[in-house]
Amino acid sequence: MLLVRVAAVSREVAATSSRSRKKALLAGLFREAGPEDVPVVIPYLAGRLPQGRLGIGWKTLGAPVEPASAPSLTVLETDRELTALKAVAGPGSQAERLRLVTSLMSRATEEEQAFLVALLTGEVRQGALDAAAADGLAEASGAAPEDVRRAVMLAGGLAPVAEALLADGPTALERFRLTVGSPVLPMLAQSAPTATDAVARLGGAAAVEEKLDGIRVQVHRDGDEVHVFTRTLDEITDRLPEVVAAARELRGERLILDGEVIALDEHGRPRPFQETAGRIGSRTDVSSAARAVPVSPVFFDVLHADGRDLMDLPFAERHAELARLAPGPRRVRRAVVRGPEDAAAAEDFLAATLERGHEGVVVKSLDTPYSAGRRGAGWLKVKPVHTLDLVVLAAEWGSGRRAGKLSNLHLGARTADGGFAMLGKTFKGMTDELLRWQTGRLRELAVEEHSWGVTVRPELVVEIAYDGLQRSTRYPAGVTLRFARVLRYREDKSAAEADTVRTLLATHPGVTR
DNA sequence: TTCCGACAGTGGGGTCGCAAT
DNA sequence: ATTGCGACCCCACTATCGGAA
Repeated sequence: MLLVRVAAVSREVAATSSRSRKKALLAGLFREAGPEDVPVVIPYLAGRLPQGRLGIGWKTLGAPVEPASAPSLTVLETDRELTALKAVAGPGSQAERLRLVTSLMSRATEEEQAFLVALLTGEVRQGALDAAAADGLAEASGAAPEDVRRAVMLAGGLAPVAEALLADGPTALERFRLTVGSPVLPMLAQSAPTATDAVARLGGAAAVEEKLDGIRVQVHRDGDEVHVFTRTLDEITDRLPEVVAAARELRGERLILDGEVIALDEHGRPRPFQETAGRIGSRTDVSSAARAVPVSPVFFDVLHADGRDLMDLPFAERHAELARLAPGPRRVRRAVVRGPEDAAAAEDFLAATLERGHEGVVVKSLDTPYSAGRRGAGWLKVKPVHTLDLVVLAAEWGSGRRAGKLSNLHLGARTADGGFAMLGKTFKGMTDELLRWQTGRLRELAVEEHSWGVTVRPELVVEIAYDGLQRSTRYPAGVTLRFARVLRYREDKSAAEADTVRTLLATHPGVTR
């Protein structure tokens, strides 16, 4: 199959807003692909590379390359070139990689180049990724969409499922089972504003569990063999000897557990997220990193135990099994409430959890199965929200559907000398209407135009929600906001009434030390 | 007919490893 | 030794389609 077919279908998928049409287009190309093309075409149309990330971004791609006048590249040739590119490492590798990517681009037409750039940078924005590709695959193969999705979730990706389906038809899906050692996509949580709201939404009995601010892990144990995977199913076993040791202590030989890894201080209080993340990111000298920042696994779910698959059981039953397998300190703290009438108990538990220094709680229905790969309505996270009134210092032009709109705001707090210190940026929380309005308003306030956006007179006050303060080497106050988002503009306030760096630091003692 | 679940898009900061400077 | 880039951790929020109610 020629690459131009894939590029053309991607363009057509992007051009329609109808999901059923996107699905039909993807299915059409899957039918067209030969068995040897499938392992490449499937990930390409889901916006992924079969090789994973190649270490190539916008900067490496560099200057435009003169495109070929006629399409000739096949999907398989492209895949071979990219495999070769991935293998290049060591001194001089940057130049060699640029040479290889330039050579590939020179063989691609304009349309193919655009698709390749999107693929390499991970920005195939066609309004259809994994879920749409799975549905398209189901349509092309005659399998039930829910069966395909389940197989994809169990296989941890689309490619093996596509190959099996096209080789052996829908009955091949039965081969995809939960397997110790093979990661499955983790279940994710939705958000709720308060514990009371969360308990009310679930309606019935619920577990209120502490939410630890660390790294999500899925731990597989088969006897002495242990594997640890991240939320995106990358294997990080080698970086986490403490987790391997802890898994071997559990009271079960063949297990799949879901949990969080977090660095705790000598009093058992959580260390800042940045320290946990830095520790788990350290790959080159794990033993000294582990001495400096030891981490602990804390589990909250179990998917498999000694030959029994538990994912489809109600959470109450899975947790009973977890309690049998893991001792108290290896499990998240929790409280069980009977229902909405017990909301006060849920709020009390949240308050106590925050008092212990943790991030918040996850309120979980006791009835729901483990919805792997889904953001299930059975898990609701609740975290306290802080707010500030900050001043817009500048704004950046948006991209994609925000092209032509001033989108990303630079946010400042007042300083003692009467100026402003930038605390970070945000593009979140804006409706289309608000984007329109702020684009006009900020252009009125503009004092300088740049290629990236505008700097403005510091007059506009915006109310910002954020999750907390963290240390920063990038911003002048030495701190930045975590997960800042816009709540509303405060046209009733002048910049002189905005919050100050001083009061911000006082609100979060211990961040700067 | 209206409602709502699920997805995709739009980017944020930090930290690490690696190659280039 | 320092710098720049890319990968990958954490993530919030809105718009939209299409099936459910």
